[in-house]
Amino acid sequence: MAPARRIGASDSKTRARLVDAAEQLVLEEGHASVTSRRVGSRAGLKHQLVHYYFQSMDDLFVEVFRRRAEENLARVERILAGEVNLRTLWELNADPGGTIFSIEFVAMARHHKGIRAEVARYAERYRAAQLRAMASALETSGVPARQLPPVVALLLMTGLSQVLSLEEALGIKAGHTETRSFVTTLIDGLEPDNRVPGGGGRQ
Amino acid sequence: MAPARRIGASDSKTRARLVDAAEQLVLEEGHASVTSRRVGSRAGLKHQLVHYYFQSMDDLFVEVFRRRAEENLARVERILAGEVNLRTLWELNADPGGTIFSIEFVAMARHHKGIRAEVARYAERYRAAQLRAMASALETSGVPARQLPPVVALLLMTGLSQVLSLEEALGIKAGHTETRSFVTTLIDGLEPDNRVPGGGGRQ
DNA sequence: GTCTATACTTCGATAGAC
DNA sequence: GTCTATCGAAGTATAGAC
Repeated sequence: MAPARRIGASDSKTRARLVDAAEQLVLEEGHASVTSRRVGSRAGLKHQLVHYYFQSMDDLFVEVFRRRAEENLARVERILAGEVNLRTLWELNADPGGTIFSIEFVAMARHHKGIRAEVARYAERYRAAQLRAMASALETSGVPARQLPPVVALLLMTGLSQVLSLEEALGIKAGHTETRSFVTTLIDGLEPDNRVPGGGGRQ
Repeated sequence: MAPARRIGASDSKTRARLVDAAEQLVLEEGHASVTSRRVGSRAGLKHQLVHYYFQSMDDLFVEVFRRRAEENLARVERILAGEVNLRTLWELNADPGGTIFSIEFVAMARHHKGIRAEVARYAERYRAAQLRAMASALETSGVPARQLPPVVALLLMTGLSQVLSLEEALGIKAGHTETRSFVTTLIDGLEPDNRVPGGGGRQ
């Protein structure tokens, strides 16, 4: 066994600052230009501290992903615990920061086993949470599962939402307005009112 | 004016080998690990030749993208010039290599102006080519544009196709079989036969 | 058109003092 | 926990001989 170098505690405040800095850099400049030196500099710390708190840059990236994934999952589950309808589901995927994050980490996932495992695990959990909501929303709207299985509806919605965000990030916008209003109209037809008439007290 | 360094002819065979090598590396290892040294080595050439044929690495990437984009556009237009139906359109987007290419260059496009312009231009042309085909296919199948505008159908199809390929590349497969067979069944319902009864001769 | 040689920068990571 | 110092590897790019 090699002596192994020292690694700082995972609840360190400095460590969290490094993760913050790395997250910002991934969003602003892309994962390819996130280096230990730039992370340190952005955090106002020496770059060697990155190596004190993380065995490797990969470990840092995993931490960046995991932290944000958990936060987002908590957010989604909190929202879906309340009113569950198609409108909410559609609006849920509109976060542009999420799109960029997804672009970066999916690209990384191809070549970093640790990242790939983390991304896959997150995607499955996110999908499962939405699936329950989608099944319930479709049932409420009177769309039978035989006509449109909830998984299919979810993948359609996810795909559409992603392609729109992604293209908008690149400045492509042909057909977007028409498509967004088509979806909105469709949902309005199925859910004439946002509120369940005599429904849940929440909020 | 600086004397500017010499740049090789764009019809050089050596140059093409470098572009080949770069393309392979992007596909296999991702754009972040494509360096002039690795490109040279993969092509069996000195790495300095990369700088002889390209002003910068960015220029090389632009060339890789452009070449493949033109090839694919030609392929798509050739296919869509023949039979135009929903089945063909759906199968068109099933190329997994295309998905990986898209992941890599979309990620690059965020930070390289040259790449972004190229990607946007390509996406618009690709969209336009498919849109004509989609409008025609929907009309043939008796789906009125007021019920489902061709652009919307195209974005739905593109989004679904991309999300499926992308997730499969990461090993996520929940709901995929069900979704694919749903699409196939839907198309079969609209297009009972692959061939147009007395239709066009073009193979 | 291809070669050798090289300048200059930046990277990840480690050792050891404080 | 943070510092200074440093290693070795790899990157882009250029100059100039052949």
